[in-house]
Amino acid sequence: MSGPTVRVLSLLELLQSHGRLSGTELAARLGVDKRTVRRYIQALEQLGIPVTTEQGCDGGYMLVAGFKLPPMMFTNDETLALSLGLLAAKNLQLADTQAALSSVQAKLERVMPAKLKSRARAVADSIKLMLPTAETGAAGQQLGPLLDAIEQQRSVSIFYAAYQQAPEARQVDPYGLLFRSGRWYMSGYCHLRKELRTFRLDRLLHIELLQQSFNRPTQFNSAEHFTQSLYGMPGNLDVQIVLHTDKHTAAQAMGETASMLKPQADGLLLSTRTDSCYCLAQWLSQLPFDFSIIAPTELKLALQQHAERLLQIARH
Amino acid sequence: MSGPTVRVLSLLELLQSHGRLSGTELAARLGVDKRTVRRYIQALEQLGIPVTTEQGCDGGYMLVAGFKLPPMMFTNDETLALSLGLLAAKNLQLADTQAALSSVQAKLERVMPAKLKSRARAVADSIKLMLPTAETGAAGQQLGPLLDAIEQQRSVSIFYAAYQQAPEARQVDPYGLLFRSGRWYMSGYCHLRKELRTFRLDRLLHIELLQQSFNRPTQFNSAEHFTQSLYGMPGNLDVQIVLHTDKHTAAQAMGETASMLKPQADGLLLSTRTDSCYCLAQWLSQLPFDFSIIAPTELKLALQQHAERLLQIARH
DNA sequence: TCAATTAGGACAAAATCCGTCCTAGTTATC
DNA sequence: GATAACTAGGACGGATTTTGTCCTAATTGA
Repeated sequence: MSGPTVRVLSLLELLQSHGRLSGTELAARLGVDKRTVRRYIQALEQLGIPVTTEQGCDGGYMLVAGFKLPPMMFTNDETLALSLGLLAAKNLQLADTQAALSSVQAKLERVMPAKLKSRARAVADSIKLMLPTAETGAAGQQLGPLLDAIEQQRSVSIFYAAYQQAPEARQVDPYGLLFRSGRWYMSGYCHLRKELRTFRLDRLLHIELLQQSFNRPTQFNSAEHFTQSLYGMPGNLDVQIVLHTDKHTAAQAMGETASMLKPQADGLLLSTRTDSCYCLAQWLSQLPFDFSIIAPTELKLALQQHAERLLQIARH
Repeated sequence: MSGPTVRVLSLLELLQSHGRLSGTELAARLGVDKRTVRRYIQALEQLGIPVTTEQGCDGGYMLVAGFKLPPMMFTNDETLALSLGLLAAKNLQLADTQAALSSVQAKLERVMPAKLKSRARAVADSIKLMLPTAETGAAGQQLGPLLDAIEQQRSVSIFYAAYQQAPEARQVDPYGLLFRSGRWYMSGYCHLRKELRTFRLDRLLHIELLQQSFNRPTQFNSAEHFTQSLYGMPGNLDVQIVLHTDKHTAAQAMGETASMLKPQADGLLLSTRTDSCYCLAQWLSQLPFDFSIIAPTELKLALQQHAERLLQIARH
């Protein structure tokens, strides 16, 4: 009758029966060190059991009084929306562990009335979403720490391996995260380059939270963030293309990136950067409208090659 | 989420939320070996927690009813997953009303401790998902009724306007719903055509739940559903293309539709239907691998035209 | 009989747990 | 203000536990 599991559960029982106990007291009762009590409390928190702590002279630990998920009444629409959201997250593989999603679903279903529960089940069982899936990899792991940094407005030190380059240490003030066609990006102020930059999370070898905090520009939100993200994408070649179409069509074809398009006399100017002209050419080739490549010449060549390849296939 | 202590209690929670689970299932969910699950079960029994086990072919573990853990909250990971899900739903415009999503979020935040609440906020504020958005329109409205029909296994009577054709009344047994590149589809058994068919929800003019019920084929799930959905897409022209690549690359480029690709000597055979060769040609032109068009000839022409247009642009 | 499940022994490698020693915050009281 | 009593949590190393793998046995339904 020993082992940490037993003692953690005992701690839970102690907190349940006595309303409130100090760390020293708990340590004595469990026969372990105070330090270990703190570790047990952490374990309970990790399990999702809400323990409140009071600091200071007369501090101590207690279970959140009478807390429970009230038989939450979701409406039909809300259940649908919620279930669709979870389904989407699962399909996109947004969270690093599918386990977390299943467990959220189970917990929510537990507090739903039977009627809604069956509806939630119906959504999960009969709806299929075809979405671009995230690449599996380490990127998801880093979401948590980065989110912490953003939340607390603290700088991070990262090791970043840019395209075909050796990893380099940088200090970055993380402003926001972006998910785009299967990949996660972080955008923020790069202390090395002294400007707003965007980093691919899967090229991020190491993250470390620094003590140093920063102030996020107040007007840094969605639109701005967004445009800058694409401008600031690591890439070697500056690209300029004029799209001969209207904003609406362009936005639809490109996935709502219309904010970075500058209207011109003969269309919309798209300025960006790229690493690979060939990839970009492939992407351009599926646009349902005309466009003109202003720069670079390499892109024209890449597009020409691609088109010639397509011609061969068509004539085969 | 690490350490045996936490995992043993997680097992407890799993048993509490799902009524009954097999050892294999538990092992998978906890990310440990089956043997270890047995050890955990033993640990729980030693703790005085009554776990009933059923041996034999369809055996499994259950928690004796009445055992209650203190109210659970979401863990950090779960909050992240949940928030990402809601964000994804919002971005995809999956639900017809954004109002439902906001209200779900508000309700959930209300029962979260401050720590988790701020994390949920951070997700909502600082993360941006770039996803293909659903076309706004009536399609979302019909999701609810159709889901009801699927849940209750009742046939529906629909008015469907196929591509460039007059609306026609059909009776359909709805099996499942599919969301793909911005559009909703319903697949099910069409009483008119006497086969599995897929319908675009935005071409659905009217839905009426019928009293008549049906039995969904038992093995109708994901994969099958899926393949059939694409085969059965309304379209006039049969298309056959051989993709010269491996399954993995194909799946990535096409968005996990690999299940409908048949391996052949020189690649993967893609059979489908289309209404518009030109659209298909545009889509084909961005594939990062070679392919051969077997049929129809119109598609070859369309691809040729498209390639010539691209050449002009490249030489400009 | 077969397939799928639970039950549990043995063992070596791997991971953990835990006390000890720190320093840093927080808060009520003197 | 200073102080005392508390929580918060990093680092470390040795003792301990845990865990995967490989076994064999029992149970049960088809």
